[in-house]
Amino acid sequence: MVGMDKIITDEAKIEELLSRGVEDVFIKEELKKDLLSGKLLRVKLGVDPTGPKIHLGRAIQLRKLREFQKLGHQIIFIVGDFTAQIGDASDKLDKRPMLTRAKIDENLKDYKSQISKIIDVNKAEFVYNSSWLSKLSFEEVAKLAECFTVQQMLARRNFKDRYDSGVEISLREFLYPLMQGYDSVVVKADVELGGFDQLFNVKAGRVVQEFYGMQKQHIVVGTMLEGTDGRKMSTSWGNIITIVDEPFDMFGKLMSVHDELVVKYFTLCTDVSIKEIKEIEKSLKEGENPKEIKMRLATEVVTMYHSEKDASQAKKSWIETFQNKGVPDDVPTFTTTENKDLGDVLVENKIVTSKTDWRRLVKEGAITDAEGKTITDPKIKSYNVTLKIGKRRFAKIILT
RNA sequence: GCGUAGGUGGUGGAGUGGUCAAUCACAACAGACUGUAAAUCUGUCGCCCUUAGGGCUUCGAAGGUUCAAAUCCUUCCCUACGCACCA
Repeated sequence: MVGMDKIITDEAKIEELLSRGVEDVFIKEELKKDLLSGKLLRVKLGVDPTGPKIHLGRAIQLRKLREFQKLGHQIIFIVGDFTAQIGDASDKLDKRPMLTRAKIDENLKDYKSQISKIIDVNKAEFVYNSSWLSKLSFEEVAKLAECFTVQQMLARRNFKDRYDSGVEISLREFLYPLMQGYDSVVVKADVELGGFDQLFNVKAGRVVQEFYGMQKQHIVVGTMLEGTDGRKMSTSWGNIITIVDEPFDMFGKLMSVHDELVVKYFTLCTDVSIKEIKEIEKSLKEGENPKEIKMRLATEVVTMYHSEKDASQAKKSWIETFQNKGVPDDVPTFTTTENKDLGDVLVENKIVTSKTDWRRLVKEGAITDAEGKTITDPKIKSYNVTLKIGKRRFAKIILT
């Protein structure tokens, strides 16, 4: 089905493939040799649908996958719908709760359309690991379990930490690397991609493949991307940027990325050439205003996931809102009647959380109209007005 | 089953009869400032009422003691750890 595409063996491209945003490669020289040989490689990436949206951190691995695809290799995207239920321990210090099937299905809803923003799904193998993992017999699982010793499992950092500090580790969690490794056997992976947090799991693939008498896969371990605030990117920290964020949001979040992370974001999240990134880095060192650089970054990323038009619109709104402290063009609109309290209307529409919250905001002088006049009376009745609440919340009130 | 330690606001974690809507930190929100939604500083941060202020509902659940409980008692539920069981 593939094969008619020519495998690209351009050395410079391969070198970038194996270095840009890459933390480690096992075993680099061998993989490079394979890539240069023009042989078709099967490249696997597994993602557990633990959340409904793919964020920029995860997108890095997907982008790497796409690079392989562009060189003509066969890529395999595994939806870890089965493994998601088991829960990987990689980035958590606590036990991972098992996700319910319903939750996973919900997360899965438009996964394919999301990843198709990055890779060409038509040319990829797109598979669900439940289709083989759920069929394994206990006997087979027991056989698999033979690949590892308890000591090896406990060598894994977060298992060890938890073990040492007396935090529970479910036996179930030990099964996770086995399953991921088994995936590699099933799809006959020559290469597996994963983030640095997946190091243990992807390495497990090598062990399991060997156990099944297969050639061990190569591993490309990607760099982890910090969230906008410089800490680990995590949904619970609220510092993530998802690839389906609205243009304005996406743009704004990218503008709030810590200055020190700008170069990293360029390297991992955009297609801007390494050469150009070097120049950006240099100009930053020479005192260029990071804001301008971030504008470029934000524009690049929004263009990638939305469009050039969206990006320039988002930029315009952002400048209008934050730089000129004005009101953007598109503001959510609510209708009401004139005998209704303005505060009630905002609470009902969830613009503010409660009446207490509303009163507080009024007291703090956070509520202004489009002309910049501050509202000081919390029990003011509704009228035709465009409100600015704080810096970034807006609401247009229209009387019917 | 036995034993031990626990279950507090979005999170972590104080508080062990009144001064507790509950120290503090993080997150969040607002204001000032700025190159931004960054950083920093200041303030806010259960809900309801028109303010000083007042009212109401919260500390695993249900009862009880008391003028008064997150704090004491009883029962129950849940969690972790250790021991035992598995021989």
